[in-house]
Amino acid sequence: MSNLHLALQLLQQNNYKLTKQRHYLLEYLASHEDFYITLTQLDQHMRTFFPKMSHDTIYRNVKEMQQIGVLETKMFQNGLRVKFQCDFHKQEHSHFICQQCGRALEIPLPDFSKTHEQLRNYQINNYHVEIWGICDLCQTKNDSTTKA
Amino acid sequence: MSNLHLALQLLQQNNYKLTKQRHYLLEYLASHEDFYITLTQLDQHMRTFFPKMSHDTIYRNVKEMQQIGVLETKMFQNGLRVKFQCDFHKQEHSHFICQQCGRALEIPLPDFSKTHEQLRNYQINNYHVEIWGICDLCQTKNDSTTKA
DNA sequence: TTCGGTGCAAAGGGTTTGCAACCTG
DNA sequence: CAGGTTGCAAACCCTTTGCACCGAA
Repeated sequence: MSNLHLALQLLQQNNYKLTKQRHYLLEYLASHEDFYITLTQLDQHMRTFFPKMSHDTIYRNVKEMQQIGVLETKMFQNGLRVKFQCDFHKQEHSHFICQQCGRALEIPLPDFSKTHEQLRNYQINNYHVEIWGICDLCQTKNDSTTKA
Repeated sequence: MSNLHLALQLLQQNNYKLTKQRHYLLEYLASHEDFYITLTQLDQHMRTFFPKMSHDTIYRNVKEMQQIGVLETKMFQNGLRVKFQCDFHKQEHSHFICQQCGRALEIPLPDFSKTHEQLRNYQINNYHVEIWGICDLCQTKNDSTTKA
């Protein structure tokens, strides 16, 4: 069963109607599940392919679908981004984000044991970890173009 | 020599004029050096105390003073925030942010050695780590009020 | 005196709202 | 058929811009 299928099920379980618009949104995001994209990019993309789709449908649905865990939103250094939520039960994770192509890879949390010692009297609720750089694909791409 | 004083010196060294408005801004931020506040909050605060100060003076100066390292801006999960830069030569660090009072503590980065192994073929440029929770002060505050 | 800095007002851009029409279940 | 959902357009908010005036050096 595909991730998209699971997402649609989850919508139904939460009494969301399966409208064309929601289908389009999820299909697009599910087919780019490695990428966090900005709402503006998503908006522009959807409205290019479905010109009658309105801004608010896109913004509203992102917000709603994020609440039931179908989508994931995160504030990056350059603004809020959305991504299809592949693993519906995962909570905290860290990301490597490629500054060139925008790809976001999920990586395990770093070792916070020393941090915990330091924050002994603090209640920790969650983590947000971003590592920014250039991914393997972009590096080989860059190498081949500079050598040419 | 106070941090505020150092900041003013740094302005002069960079050929910035020491205007009233810049004084006000720095005084306020320096007196709250533990807190990252949003531009909107800063704007509202400044304009409450100095009604004739314009939005753009505030926004422009934050941007300029951040470039010379007097202020520090960071995009957190809940938006862009500013803070007085206490240590002018500081390196990267993580932040513990109190969800109740907004206080931001700087703590060393966690141990990324395992992460580095996994990202062997990736070029790492920088880290951004946020830990969210309740700080010690707020916890004791909460304890005393619930017990009362 | 000079030119960087400021205030004003208006524009800009992304996001949200109110409401009638629409369509899923 | 009913109520959730959508599209439209306008409102909204935060941020930026252009320009004449002000004031620090």
